[in-house]
Amino acid sequence: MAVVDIQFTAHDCGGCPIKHRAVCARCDDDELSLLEEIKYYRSFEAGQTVLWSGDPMDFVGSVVTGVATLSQTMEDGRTQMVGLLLPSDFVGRPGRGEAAYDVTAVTDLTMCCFRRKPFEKLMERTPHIAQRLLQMTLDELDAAREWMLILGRKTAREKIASLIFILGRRDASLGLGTTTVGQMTFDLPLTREAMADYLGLTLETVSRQISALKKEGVIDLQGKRRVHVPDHERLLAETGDDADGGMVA
Amino acid sequence: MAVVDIQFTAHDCGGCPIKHRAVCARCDDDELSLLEEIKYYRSFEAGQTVLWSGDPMDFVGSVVTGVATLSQTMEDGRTQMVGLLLPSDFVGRPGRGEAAYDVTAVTDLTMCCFRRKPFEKLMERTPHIAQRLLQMTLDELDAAREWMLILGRKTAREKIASLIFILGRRDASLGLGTTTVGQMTFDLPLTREAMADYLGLTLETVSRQISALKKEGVIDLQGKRRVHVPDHERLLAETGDDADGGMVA
DNA sequence: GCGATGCCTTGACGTAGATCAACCTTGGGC
DNA sequence: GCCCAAGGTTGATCTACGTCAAGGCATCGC
Repeated sequence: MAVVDIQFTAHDCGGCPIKHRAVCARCDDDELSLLEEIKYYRSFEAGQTVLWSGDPMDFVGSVVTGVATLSQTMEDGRTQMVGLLLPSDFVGRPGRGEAAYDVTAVTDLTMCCFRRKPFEKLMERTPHIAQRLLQMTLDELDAAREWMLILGRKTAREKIASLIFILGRRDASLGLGTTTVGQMTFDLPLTREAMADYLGLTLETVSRQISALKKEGVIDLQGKRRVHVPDHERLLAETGDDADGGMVA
Repeated sequence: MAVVDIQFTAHDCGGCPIKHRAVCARCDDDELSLLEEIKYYRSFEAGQTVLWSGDPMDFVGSVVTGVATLSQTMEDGRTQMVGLLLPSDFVGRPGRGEAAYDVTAVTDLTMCCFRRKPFEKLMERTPHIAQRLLQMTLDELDAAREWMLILGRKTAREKIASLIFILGRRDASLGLGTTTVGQMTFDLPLTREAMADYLGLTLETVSRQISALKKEGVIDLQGKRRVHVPDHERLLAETGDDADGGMVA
């Protein structure tokens, strides 16, 4: 089956319960079968730590289902999330033998892993893999830079609005949640504490700001996790970003 | 002359005043001569804006001499620096036709540029370019994540110490400045305001914290720009990071 | 030499968000 | 149905940093 580009995304197409597609129209079959050969799946429960920073890491891979985070912790316990991994996001770095960040499953998680050494070899011989990874890494870098603006210059309220906006945007682009013109409903995959670690705030401040946005009708909550945004524009206005194109990708 | 890997670094080797090496032992001469063909230099004075966010961008390139910054500005004028470009750093994104950030020369600046379209074509045919760019982008992503910890969780004092540490480390790795065991001396390439934009602080806070570190003997200043760090370990202790390997690459 | 200009420093004061602490909600196990 | 634990909310207070304002100190053109 010929596919135009290499995909690191989840597909359910029989065989193994969740099939991970890694095929490329321009690479020959040997490459593909090798990729299949070094592939395996790992599952984690919500709350489990996948890897501690400094652990040896003999695989790279990507998230198939669930949500994971990358975070850094200082000696005194202050922690900052530095990556939020949703389905199709890549984990690990070719050429790096140990984890640079703590990787944690925040929901039940399935990952598709490739043994690192053979993957690196394959990457040398199959240019499209490196090209695809380059695009993905550049996207992550853009996201990191948007995140830096949030961390460095936004108020607590703007931070919360931005986070909700970003999570909604990602869910929408993955076809999750409900989206109608100007509205959306979806689940927050993070606890208040995880949101605080994302935004460089305390969990109390997160809670207060969410309450405030709720009281003012910017968002609506069903339970603690499910969010309804009645007016997309209104939320965007609260993020501090300008309407068009202010936020990347 | 055969070189093992593609380099995006500055070399003065005759021909053009500052020669930009883009050679690869494993690629044939045609590729190389094409890379030479689409190459040109641009110079900017300190303070000049290279590109505004949203400007069309028909080149990619790298810094040859000087320092430039990437930054994002909100409607009300708050700005956050999201990239600090020193010699050999890459600018631009293959496949992106407009600048996503403001690019500013903070010192006199020379850049080596390649016309974007032909560069992209060349990249498709010359795998080592994508592989090299991938490594560089991954390094930038690591730096961005270190930066996120600084922005989100560190105190003003720790931020300043971290910045001085990072700048010293980079200067040392480029062979600039003076380094003896446990000591170093180098020039801050940034104004107080630029440091504030880097760290998500105000320039007054930057100034106060620098004064405090000076008063306490952690650093020493000759003029406003030249820094002497008498005890590397002492400075590192002030950054809040743990001694070994806490900070990436 | 002498303003003028662009950084930088320092001080006084205000405030957003952290901290400390109590309490509430929800869901699971029995 | 009841208890318990984990996560979430809300209030009172504290403080690090921002804001506003007044100089200081080099460098430049004249």
